[in-house]
Amino acid sequence: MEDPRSTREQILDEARALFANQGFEGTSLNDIAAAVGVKRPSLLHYFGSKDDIYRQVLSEAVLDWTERVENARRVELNGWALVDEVLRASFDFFRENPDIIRIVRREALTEHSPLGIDLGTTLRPYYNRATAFFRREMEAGRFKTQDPEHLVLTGYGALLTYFSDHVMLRGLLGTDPFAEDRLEARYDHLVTLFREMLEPTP
Amino acid sequence: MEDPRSTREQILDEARALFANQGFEGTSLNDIAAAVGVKRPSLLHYFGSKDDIYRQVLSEAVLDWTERVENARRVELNGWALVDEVLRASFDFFRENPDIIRIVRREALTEHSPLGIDLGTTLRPYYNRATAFFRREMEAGRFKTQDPEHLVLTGYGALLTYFSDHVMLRGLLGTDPFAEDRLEARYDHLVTLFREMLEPTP
DNA sequence: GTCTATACCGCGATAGAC
DNA sequence: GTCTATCGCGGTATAGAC
Repeated sequence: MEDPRSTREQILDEARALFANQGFEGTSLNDIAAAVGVKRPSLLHYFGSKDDIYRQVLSEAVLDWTERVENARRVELNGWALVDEVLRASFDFFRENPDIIRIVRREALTEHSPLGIDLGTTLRPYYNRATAFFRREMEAGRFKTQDPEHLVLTGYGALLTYFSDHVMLRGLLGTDPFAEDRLEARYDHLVTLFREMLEPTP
Repeated sequence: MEDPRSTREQILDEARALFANQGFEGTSLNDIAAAVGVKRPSLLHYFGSKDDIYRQVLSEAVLDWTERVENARRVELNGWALVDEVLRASFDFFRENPDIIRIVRREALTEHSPLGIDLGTTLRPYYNRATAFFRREMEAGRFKTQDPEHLVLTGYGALLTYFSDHVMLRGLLGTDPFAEDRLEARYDHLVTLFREMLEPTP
């Protein structure tokens, strides 16, 4: 009957789910406390404030994601294999962490995040490395020439949107977009997308 | 010195901008009133409640968008021309109404919108018509065979994301993603995307 | 480590003067 | 049509008992 997670972990877990679905302003400490099953003031024993909880959730999320991508990149692979590896790693991370995706998306929408996390600047090194990779492969003739920056942005949008907008997608498709076969079809499509954009036609 | 817009219009305009940037919960009537230059109770002379203002903004937005797409579709065109026309119409509408895009995106993220607008169900007829169109063209051999549903979703994500996430993109790119030449490059890329996915290779 | 009690503020909304 | 004044609610945060 006991939850093996510490209270602190439970708070972060429930807060993550609520922030994802209702946003920061739409989530009250009461909501989080009720989800955990404790009284509201107890939350503030573990964290200094609501902002504090949010920052913790977000930085943890960004850390998990970058770590995953770094691991995928460590493997020394040629052009196609690297694309496959990073795409697979990202896709798997997204499907395992749908809440994080929606939190990040909300951050991307807001002009001046009251919490002072500049997502664009944080992700910029990864973006630059990705575009540099595609540019290099294109110049070497292993990939067809496309605009590498827009290619990365399109991949980002095509991947992120499927997971972030799944609430709307369920209404749009009439079925659960996170069903196993649906997810596989989505992944196959993304692979096809990059193949069609990049595979040289002899 | 006089603003030609009626107070009512001004309220809707300012509310739209604020809802886009801060979300519904993140925007107070005080914020809107200050932006318009009136006192808070004056807002409620024109609208019954904050919910009322939001609903007005959103339904107006959806109406504008569907009207634009319908106009583009009215032209009787063959496969490629229709794709070009709808893509162009959507792109132009998005660039002219970046606030609406972010409001819609926020709706797509939220499980139970407190305002009872089910975006997925609303857009479903358009989605079905789009996938049916691609399927027909593919079966007729005018387009290469792809998964028509995922193709539409990818187009939706690639198009919407560039406009909805422009705050983050500015940080990511280091320049203004809405600069004229940037927008043109984005549009060209989207055309290329559909060409590469659909153009039959003889 | 978790609770009760409480302080304090900003919010949406209403009533009524002008 | 716009204002001032005010209400009541729910929010975050703090202090202190157990």
